[in-house]
Amino acid sequence: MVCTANDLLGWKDFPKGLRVLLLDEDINSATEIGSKLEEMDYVVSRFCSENDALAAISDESKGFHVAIVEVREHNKDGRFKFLESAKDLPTIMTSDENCISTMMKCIALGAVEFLEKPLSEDKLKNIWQHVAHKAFKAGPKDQTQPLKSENGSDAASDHMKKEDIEEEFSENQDHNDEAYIETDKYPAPSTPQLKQGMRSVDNGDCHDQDQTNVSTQKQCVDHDGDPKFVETTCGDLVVDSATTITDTNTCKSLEDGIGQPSGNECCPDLVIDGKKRNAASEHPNSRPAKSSRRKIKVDWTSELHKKFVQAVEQLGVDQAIPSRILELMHVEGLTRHNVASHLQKYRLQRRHILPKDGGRKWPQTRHSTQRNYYPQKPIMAYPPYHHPNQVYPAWPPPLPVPPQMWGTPYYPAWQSSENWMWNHPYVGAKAWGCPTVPPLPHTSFPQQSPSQFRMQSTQTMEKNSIDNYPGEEVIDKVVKEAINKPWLPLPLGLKPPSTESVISELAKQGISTVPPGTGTGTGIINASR
DNA sequence: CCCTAAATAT
DNA sequence: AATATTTAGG
Repeated sequence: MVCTANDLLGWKDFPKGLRVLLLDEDINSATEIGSKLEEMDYVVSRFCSENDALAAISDESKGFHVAIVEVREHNKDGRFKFLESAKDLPTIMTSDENCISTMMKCIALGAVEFLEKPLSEDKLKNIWQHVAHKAFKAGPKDQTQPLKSENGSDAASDHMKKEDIEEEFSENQDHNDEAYIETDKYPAPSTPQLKQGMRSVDNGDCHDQDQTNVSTQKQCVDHDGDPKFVETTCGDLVVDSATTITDTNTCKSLEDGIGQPSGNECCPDLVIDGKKRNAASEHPNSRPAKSSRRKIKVDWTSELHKKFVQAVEQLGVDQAIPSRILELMHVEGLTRHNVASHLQKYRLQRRHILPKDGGRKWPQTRHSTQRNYYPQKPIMAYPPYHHPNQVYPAWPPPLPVPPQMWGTPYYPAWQSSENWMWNHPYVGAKAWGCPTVPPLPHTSFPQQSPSQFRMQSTQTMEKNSIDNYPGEEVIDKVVKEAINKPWLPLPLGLKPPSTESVISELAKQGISTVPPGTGTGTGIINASR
């Protein structure tokens, strides 16, 4: 749609309520961008597929003011088509590929701007300028409006809306802006659409408006009602049972400092999966929006959870605190609260799962800095229950599947199995509360590399029967060996400390530089924020 | 900040 | 019903 100068003049709180069409195949990026936009009170409609987007813009009722469209080598043709079809819609192209010719062509086809990803809030904040620009160019009169008329008639829907609006209204009062005196929170430029597109930020982008595309196809459960969930995003990808993690693109493999080969002997396959499941919107810095609404729910996918667990283990369960975990996770958008909350649940689970401290104590190993949130002394120990066919229940509680199913992903059916790499009997880290250590050595573990258990050959093993934990001497021995032969993998499932932790530790000790060649070639990872 | 527990929200 | 976020209190 095209705004006119008059529209803008009558638009209180402009650019709040600006309706943005977001077309991005990358679910992560779409989520991120969408969240940011929403934080600034823009109304976002997300699309993953061109066709959906095209259908949407042809539906006048949507009344988009501006579009943000991702373009990449493989989809550029479609995107060009989009540009041609959306002449009236100020369209901003974006990409993480830097192809000048593509950019050029986009501009030639009428794109108003080309922004390189990632799109910062600053970049996004000002997209309204294109709307204004167009409006002023269009002049004061509102000729342009081909305004939808098809459904503009229903007075019924009018009432419905009203309800919504009132709800919003009351909500607003709670949170902020007494400015919004009346229900016309976001007086949209042109009346007719007003009813249609008039969605509050809170109610999110989709809801009733996206009906056409998204919800129609996949009866995604509460789709229309839940635009906020991270993965609800696009109609194409999101397929209930399919999995939420449809890993569309791979653009972001950055920020994987953690993916270290470290202690991942248990799950080699997904070690590197750089997939960053970015979650919510939260942006600590610059938050113009008062975030009234409840925070967007973080979807703790296996990926995310894996990072979480890795971080926790890296820190050591006893030292794992939200802020540190957050740092190690390197997940943009995730907040300390998110982590804290997750941690809380995680601990709770562990508590349930390993409730038997059974009077067993670990006096000597207990460090003063340790906390005792954990019922069990972990590190060197083998799990009390190690039978491959019944280890600890996984956190996401097992589905009602037959016992033989153990080892298959126990995640809610809608999660694809590849996401939960609990396919290994000892995938401790992946399961809630499961120890990182594999069961006894003599139990066979096909996937396991022989070198992983060099300790097994030593006397350590004998001592470690089902519920025998290594004695102090053994521990000493292990530690000594680890120190003397740093090139060997750490025994008993231990992991080397993270680069960050080492560096920060060194820093604490006044050592700020590390001589080259000492590392494993990993290189320094960017510091936390 | 951190931790829990309990209340809410989705 | 399960899982996340908020809130409140220490």
